[in-house]
Amino acid sequence: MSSGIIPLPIHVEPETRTQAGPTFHLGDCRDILSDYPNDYFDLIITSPPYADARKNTYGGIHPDDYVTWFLARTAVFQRVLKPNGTFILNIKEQAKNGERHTYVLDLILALRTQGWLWTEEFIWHKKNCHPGKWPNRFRDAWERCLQFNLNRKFNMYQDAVRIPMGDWSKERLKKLGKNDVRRFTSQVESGFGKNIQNWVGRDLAYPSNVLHMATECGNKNHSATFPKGLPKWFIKLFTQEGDYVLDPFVGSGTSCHVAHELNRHSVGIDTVEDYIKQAQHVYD
Amino acid sequence: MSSGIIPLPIHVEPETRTQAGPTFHLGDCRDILSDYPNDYFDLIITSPPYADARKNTYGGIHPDDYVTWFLARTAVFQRVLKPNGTFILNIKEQAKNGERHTYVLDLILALRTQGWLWTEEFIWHKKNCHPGKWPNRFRDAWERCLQFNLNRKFNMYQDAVRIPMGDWSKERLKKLGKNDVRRFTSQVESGFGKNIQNWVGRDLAYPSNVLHMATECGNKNHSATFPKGLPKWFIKLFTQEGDYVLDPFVGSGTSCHVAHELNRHSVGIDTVEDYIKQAQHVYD
DNA sequence: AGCTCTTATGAATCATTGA
DNA sequence: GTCAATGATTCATAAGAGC
Repeated sequence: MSSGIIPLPIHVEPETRTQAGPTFHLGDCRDILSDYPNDYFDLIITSPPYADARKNTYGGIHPDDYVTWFLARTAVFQRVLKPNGTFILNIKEQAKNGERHTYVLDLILALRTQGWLWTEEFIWHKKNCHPGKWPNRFRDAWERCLQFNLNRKFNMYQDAVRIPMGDWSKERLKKLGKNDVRRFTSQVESGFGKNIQNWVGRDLAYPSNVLHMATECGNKNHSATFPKGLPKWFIKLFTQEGDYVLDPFVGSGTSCHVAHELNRHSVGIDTVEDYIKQAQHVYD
Repeated sequence: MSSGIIPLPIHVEPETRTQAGPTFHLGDCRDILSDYPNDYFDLIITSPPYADARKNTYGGIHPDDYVTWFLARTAVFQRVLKPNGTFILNIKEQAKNGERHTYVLDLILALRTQGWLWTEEFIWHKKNCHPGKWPNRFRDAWERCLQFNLNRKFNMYQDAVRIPMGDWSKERLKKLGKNDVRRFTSQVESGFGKNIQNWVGRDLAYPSNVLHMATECGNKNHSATFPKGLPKWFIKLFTQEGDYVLDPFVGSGTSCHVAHELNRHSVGIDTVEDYIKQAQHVYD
């Protein structure tokens, strides 16, 4: 797992670190992370505020300024991420004036210039996407989950996300009710079944780079959460128990909550006080 | 449908045009299309040769040269595509040396500079993608289907691609749930009311921008075939009967065969004689 | 156990208005 | 005229409850 003693962040009290829950910080991740040592995190996973022309809103960074704004933060991520760690970025460009924005494409290219390797692009297929109907466009049912690394060798625990498949599972399905079969099937397709543990050890297959997940936002106060299953999958794939996970735009805290459930240490940062209070409140 | 008389391409014999089948040309689409008039096609759909560092193979264009190579052709596409037409580009960057290539991102940006609007990015989810296992990567189960347009107003026939609704909806329409009624009646408050008028008598649903289609290994001679369902979907969505479809990198001819089945005129071009012979052979 | 019914819920998009 | 803010308009699915 971890190799040697990991120094504690300077400003974090020891009793905070020995608490059961994640560590939450209020502030800009650039500033907060300056107190963290090099090579500290095994995984950085985040769904940052998307570019938005509207001012005075959370995430109101103009598309034209977005790359510059973002790279100032990813420069710090490079320092605190372990050499064998992974950075997962969940993002999707909106349509504006009939066209898709290009700032995400610009961002990928800029991150490579900054030194990141663009290892993979996972697709999150949102099975229950936002309603709507337009003459020139169907509903947007997917988002990008971009994987970046610092080295070509990185930690990946593929066995942790295997899914049941094959003849054996068919036998098993015979014993289940019709409703259960339908739900199980969707679990198999998605790779995010709740009760995957029950099938561990028998005829497991590896998933692909398309993730089928319904959106389920447990928290109505924060509009921008991803469903628990999404960070869960990546945390299992790229970390082991006892590892360190960072979400620098943690919002309502989903990724840290999940990391905690999976026995990973985690740090969540956000500039909005309400989110941090609310995320922390679970552990008070 | 078509408005007025469409001039015939100069070098195409009249009997060719009155034949039942598509028109196939051997050669570089830049050259072949020079004989076609402006504003001729309603849809250009193609799966071009992907960038490949290997020389002397079909599609062996080096990634560094790909954008320049491609833009020389899309400049011609702009001329022969109708103002209200659509250009669908099926493409996916490979992984090389542990990273995804970026030439597709570069291409999207370059096409916008050339004057195309990047209207949408559809995801083709390949349900049965190639098996395989790598230590740092899962199976690649998706490809991009990039939609480009010349104008913000373009032809789109959404009803042509509606799909059957799930079973759950049939009974539901008989007796709408309490929640449906409540949200409908309080549309202004909730912002998510259902327009019940749109539901009554409907058993078809509109798709999203994620397409689920299995790959077919119909033709082993051509490596870059897409399954029939993919061009079929886009041809139905963006053209009507009697319209004109172009595939400038037609390969084994799939998109033209499908266009023909759907009573659209079609033109297929390829630089490889074997492909053209084979595509044409069906109609001899 | 299996079926039906009910409820919950989502980072949207575009036309219009106003600065 | 361009740009930014506001408002109106949109489905489809998963999962739970109840019989």
